[in-house]
Amino acid sequence: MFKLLLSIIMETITENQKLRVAKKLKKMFGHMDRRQMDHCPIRDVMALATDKWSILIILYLGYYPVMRFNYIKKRVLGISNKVLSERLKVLEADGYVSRKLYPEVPIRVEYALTDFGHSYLNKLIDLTEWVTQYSDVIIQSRKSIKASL
Amino acid sequence: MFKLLLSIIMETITENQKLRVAKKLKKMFGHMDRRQMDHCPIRDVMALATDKWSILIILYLGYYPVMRFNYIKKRVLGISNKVLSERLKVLEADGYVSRKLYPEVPIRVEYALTDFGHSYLNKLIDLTEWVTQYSDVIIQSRKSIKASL
DNA sequence: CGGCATCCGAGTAGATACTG
DNA sequence: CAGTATCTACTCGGATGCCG
Repeated sequence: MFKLLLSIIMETITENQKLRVAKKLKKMFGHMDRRQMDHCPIRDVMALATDKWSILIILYLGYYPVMRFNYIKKRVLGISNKVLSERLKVLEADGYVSRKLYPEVPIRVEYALTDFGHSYLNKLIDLTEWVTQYSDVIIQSRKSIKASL
Repeated sequence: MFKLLLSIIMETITENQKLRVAKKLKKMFGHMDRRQMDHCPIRDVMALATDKWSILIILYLGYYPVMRFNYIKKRVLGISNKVLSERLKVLEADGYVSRKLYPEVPIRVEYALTDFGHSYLNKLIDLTEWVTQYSDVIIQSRKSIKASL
């Protein structure tokens, strides 16, 4: 019944939109043969930047133009040193963030989004806007189903 | 140096765009207080539908309007029974896919995207288009950095 | 301050076998 | 056919301690 609610609340997806999507998918799937799917580049790239920590890190870096290690750690609640440094390394390797080291004493390191990172941030914000719009309904729906099990 | 390449190849992000993003972020962060971040709804919802299997499942369900269990399993290479049924259950619970059971012998179950799922698929396709556009460069960049370690 | 090395525990994925 | 059950293996996250 919550699914009913969902479809009522949300703007209706027109058949036209579905067709447009189908067309794009066809193009995508056409270019992807079966063997490629194994090491699917989409998934490969997505997986590195959509995990729960990276999303928050990138959003924060969009909000605060430059951040230092412990500053990020303070903002991103619950992240450990290890995971943070690991994530930052991956994000740097993939070109999302830049890392600038100032060899002072004590040492200072500043992280910032690259232009590429900003481009990604754009997409990410689209998604988060969509999510925040529906997250309440999703969570409600989730609970009601769990309760009925 | 690959980062240089990145910024040359990609369309440049204008300062205006950055400002627009900053504005949106400000709004977002304004609405999120610190305690909320703990069980951040954005992350919470995203995490369930952006993992490596769910993305493929949803893309395939967008391509083939209805699919049966073993059909999905054949398409989504490498997924196990357990993980597939688990993912489908989660996706159903969150309202992305519908599950229709036909009590025939042998039993038949058909999965399809809900309207909500299609709405998400839209966003997902935006992202995958962006990713495919840059994935080659990202992977190159990744390798060159790894090689230099 | 920034972050790497190490260890440990928990959760998760995968393979296989089995059932309504 | 559409899953569940069970077991194992392995990865991943968290805590701690150390170093430049």
